[in-house]
Amino acid sequence: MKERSIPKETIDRLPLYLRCLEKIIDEGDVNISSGNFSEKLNLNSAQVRKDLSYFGDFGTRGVGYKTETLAKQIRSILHLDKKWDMALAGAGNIGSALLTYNGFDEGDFEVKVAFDKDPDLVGKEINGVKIEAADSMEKVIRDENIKLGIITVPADAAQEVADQMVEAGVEGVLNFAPTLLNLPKEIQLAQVDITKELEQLVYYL
Amino acid sequence: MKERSIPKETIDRLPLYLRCLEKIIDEGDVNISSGNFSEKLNLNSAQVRKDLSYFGDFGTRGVGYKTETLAKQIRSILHLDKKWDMALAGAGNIGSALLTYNGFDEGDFEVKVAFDKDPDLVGKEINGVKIEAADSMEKVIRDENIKLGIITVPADAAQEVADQMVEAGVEGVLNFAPTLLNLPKEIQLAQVDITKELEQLVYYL
DNA sequence: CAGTGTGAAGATGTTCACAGCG
DNA sequence: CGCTGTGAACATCTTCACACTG
Repeated sequence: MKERSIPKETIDRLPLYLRCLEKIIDEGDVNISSGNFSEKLNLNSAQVRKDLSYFGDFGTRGVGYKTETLAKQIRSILHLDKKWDMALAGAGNIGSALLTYNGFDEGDFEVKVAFDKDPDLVGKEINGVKIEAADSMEKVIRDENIKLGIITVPADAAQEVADQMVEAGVEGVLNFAPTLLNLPKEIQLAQVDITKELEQLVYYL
Repeated sequence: MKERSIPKETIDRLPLYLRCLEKIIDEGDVNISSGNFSEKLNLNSAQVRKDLSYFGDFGTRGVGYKTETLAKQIRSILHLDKKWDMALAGAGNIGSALLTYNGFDEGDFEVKVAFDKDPDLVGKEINGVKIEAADSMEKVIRDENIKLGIITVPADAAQEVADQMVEAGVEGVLNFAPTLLNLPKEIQLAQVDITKELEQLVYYL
């Protein structure tokens, strides 16, 4: 059943390794050791080695990892060797902030089209992304063959929107609405829950 | 050292229990069982019971948990029985989206003041929150006795802003910048990392 | 007798410690 | 000699299973 029993946590850390590597590469370093990584990311160096070794023997004993090569490997593992088109539902506060957010412009992810049910928003453009009518969503997603959906609608609409996205062929959903979505298990779900983060945070204060 | 060795994961789930409870209360139910919770939240019922039992014996055998009472208990455990004022640094895309976001208006959290170093933004108001000059941040946070900071500045400025916040007396930081912040260990940190979420998500596709 | 609370077993993740290679 | 890769020990979290009680 499992791909190869790679801990979820390892996958969690890969993006951090990648980000760290990209910085290091910018600084011109050719090699990086697990100890080096572990300092920058506040984790155990054995963890770094184990994480990386799940995917192959990338390192050279006595030396470390070649930064360029490792970055390429991690990008490939994470499926970042292609550009991902996304559809965004809900062009309200957070939705339009994401449309304006240029962190995506680095190339891996791009919001191709946005949807809203507010007629005043439909037809407008934000940061070059057209806002279309909510009821055209399924068709557009299908026609454009979009596989990633972002949900930034109010909580009470989130499940319905998610269902429509899945129906239209979306395989992964990033949900900002504070609701637990019920999706077919083959659909991947990531949740960003700001209130939850705050509530956890203050527990520890 | 540990408070009482309550799993982080348990704390992670408390906000979900709470949200679920509030829905149930709205629907008029007086009791809820662990099995009931487990269906709604997709987790094991023993987990629910164990999580709740870390904090006391809240349930009644044969019946379940009293919704109102349990909600109150959880709010108290999470320290949500007071209002938390927050300071927000960086009134750009995400920052202003958070200012406009009315999920906070439920009462537990409120952005009291925002800061930006762009002179064009300073002096403006977004959703009733004044934007002040970045260099007044330390003083204002200290004067207003604010204990929670939100960082929505670009990644390369995040560490500096975080340091200033800590210097000014902030005890918890919610960071939206895609950087690993280095903070004194007594300062609580929560991270919202949208790109990381997406990168993880597509790994599984 | 339905549903809690909880030891004990099981599963998952992390760290240690060291053999082995460049 | 330095650093990787990895079995084994350890730590943490989840699930099972059942005694117990309102």
